[in-house]
Amino acid sequence: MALAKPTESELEILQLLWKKGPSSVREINDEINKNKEVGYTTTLKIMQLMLGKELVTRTEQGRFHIYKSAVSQKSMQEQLLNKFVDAAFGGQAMDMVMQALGNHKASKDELSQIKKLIEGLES
Amino acid sequence: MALAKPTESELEILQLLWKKGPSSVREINDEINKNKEVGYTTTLKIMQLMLGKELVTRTEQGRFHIYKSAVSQKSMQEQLLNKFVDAAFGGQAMDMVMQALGNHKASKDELSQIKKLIEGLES
DNA sequence: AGTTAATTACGAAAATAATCGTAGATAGAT
DNA sequence: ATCTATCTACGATTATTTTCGTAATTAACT
Repeated sequence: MALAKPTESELEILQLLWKKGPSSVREINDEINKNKEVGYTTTLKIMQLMLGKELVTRTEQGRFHIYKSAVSQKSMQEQLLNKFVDAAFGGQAMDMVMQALGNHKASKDELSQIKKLIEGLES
Repeated sequence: MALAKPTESELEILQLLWKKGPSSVREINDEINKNKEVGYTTTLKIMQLMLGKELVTRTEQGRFHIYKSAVSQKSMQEQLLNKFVDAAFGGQAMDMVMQALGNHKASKDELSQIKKLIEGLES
C-alpha cells in the first residue's frame, strides 16, 4: 500500500517525531510553538488525523498518548523528493542537485562525502 | 516583493509555460490533459488567478489571450527548493542531495559536471 | 443573416486543510 | 471532597484550492 502523502502540517509533525522520537501532543505542540502560534487542540486534531491515515501509531501512557512515526524517514523523503523533482524541476533531478549544491553552504566534509558517492556511481 | 508561492496546479502550468513558451489556455489545457482530465474552464480559471498573483502576464492575440510566465524559472525553483529542503529534510540540503544522487539515474556526463561543480566549491 | 464553435468572465459548489471551541474525563493539589 | 489543570474526542468553522456551469462575446462558416 502506498504511503499517504502528508499535508504540510503533518510533515512538520513527522519531522519532529523523527528528530525527537516518540512524543506527546504537548511536546510536539510546544516545539511547533517555538516558531509559530498554534493552538493545542489544532495539533491534537492533526495528530489524530495522522493516526487515521496510519502515518503515526500511538500508545497509552497513563492517561495520555505517546505518538510515534509509522513511516520511515528515508522512504517518506524519497517519495516526497520524487514528487518534488517532478513538480518543480520537470523531473530533472540533476538540475535540482546542481541548484542545491550552488545555493546551500556545504562543509568540506559534506562535499568530499558527495564526491565519494559520485565516484562510486561513476564506476 | 516576494514571489507568490504557486499552488500545485499553478506550478504545473508554470512548468509548461517555461517549457513551451508563451501559450494560450487551450494549449496549456491540452498539455495537461495528456496526463489527466481537467475541464477547459478549470485551467482558464487557474490562469486568471495566476494573473492576479502576477505569476503570469498576458497579451491579447486576436480574441484570445497568450499567457507568459512572469517569474524566472531559476528563482522560482530556488525558492521552492529552499522550502522543500526545510519541510522534508529539516533544512539538511546535503542529505537531500545525497538521496537524489542515490535514487535518480544520472548520466556519466551529468556526474562529471556535478563533480566539477563540487571541485569548484571546494577551492 | 443565422448557426455553430471557441473564447473570456465570473459566481458558486466541491474538495481539502487548518483552526479552534466545548464537553467530558482524570489526575493532582489544597 | 472540591477545585484546578490537563488531557482526549469531536463537531463546526474558516481558509484555501480546485472544479465546473452558465452567460456573454466574437469569429468563422454556411
